[in-house]
Amino acid sequence: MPTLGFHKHDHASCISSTLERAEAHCVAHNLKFTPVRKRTLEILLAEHRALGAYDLLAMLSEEGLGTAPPVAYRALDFLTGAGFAHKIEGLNAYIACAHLGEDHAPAFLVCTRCKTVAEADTAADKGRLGQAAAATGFQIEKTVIEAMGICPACVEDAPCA
Amino acid sequence: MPTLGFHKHDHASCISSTLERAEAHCVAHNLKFTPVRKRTLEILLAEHRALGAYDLLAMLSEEGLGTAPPVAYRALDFLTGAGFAHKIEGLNAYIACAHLGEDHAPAFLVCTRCKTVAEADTAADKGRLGQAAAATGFQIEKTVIEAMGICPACVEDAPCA
DNA sequence: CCCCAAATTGATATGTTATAACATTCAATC
DNA sequence: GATTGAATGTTATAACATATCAATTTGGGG
Repeated sequence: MPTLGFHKHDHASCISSTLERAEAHCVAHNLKFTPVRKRTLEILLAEHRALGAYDLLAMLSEEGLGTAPPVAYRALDFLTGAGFAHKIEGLNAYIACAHLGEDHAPAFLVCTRCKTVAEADTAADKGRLGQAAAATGFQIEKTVIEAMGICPACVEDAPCA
Repeated sequence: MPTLGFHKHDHASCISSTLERAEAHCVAHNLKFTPVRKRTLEILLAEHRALGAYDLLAMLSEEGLGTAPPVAYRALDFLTGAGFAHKIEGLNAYIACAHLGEDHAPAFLVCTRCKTVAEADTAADKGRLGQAAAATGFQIEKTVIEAMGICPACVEDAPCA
């Protein structure tokens, strides 16, 4: 079951294999996977949690990849447009896609304490909203499905919460 | 079926009856339904679409109810806390609750063109995210379920979109 | 009635997130 | 090697949200 992300995994290989798939996708679709874009995705993959645009910008600027907000927002626009990353609306933050390449309607379990995010692939969720939409003639362009809460690790750290 | 909001209804009576229910809820729970809070809810009910905090603030300040951002945000905090309004995360905007009094996990169909919002009451959506959460020990505190798209009226106005 | 404590409001300032606008550079194509 | 479209650099500002502290109101006990 590949839907959740709150368990351990081989992180280094998950990063490199995702980057490879992203690279391949760009070649196939004639997209330019420039240094800033690639590095931004790498950072998101390495952090494995939601990062704010300005957090990212700080890291990018430490590496000499640009200092002004548009640098980060442009990279994030590209990544989200290509499906390599998602925005977590409930946090105003961004995360690498965990199902890169699969056309999907993502759903997230978001830990508000540590900002770890698990991405579930729930076509059925879209289906239910889709039913309601179809009943009224509403045309869905994008779905935002997020559960905010406390992840297992944080629950253990502070059970009293 | 009361789940959707893209059809006509008796708007004046929907406003007044909702306000009455809100009033009753405040009495029952010892909450203070002060002028700013009440007026803010009235405005949200009358507009019947998502409004930004600063849009609201502009209206409130025209009526002498305060000029600084905290005025609007405090009123919105109260209303969302009491369950009288919801935040649409995908728009950074706020809307009156369409199911006031019922304990519910709201889901929204949001028109990105006219900002009209239909609120569906979908316990089942929460159930699906809930399954995923239960499987990993994630404790859900709040769900964000939003479909962004084009409402029937806007589709007719500009079918070419 | 007065005082206290708690909640609300008023006001200023600031923090955070995001985009507009325009100049410049780069890379592919012809 | 000129054209052109995409990407980047840069400045400024728009849009969204909160911290802080003082002033006021409100309700309950002495």
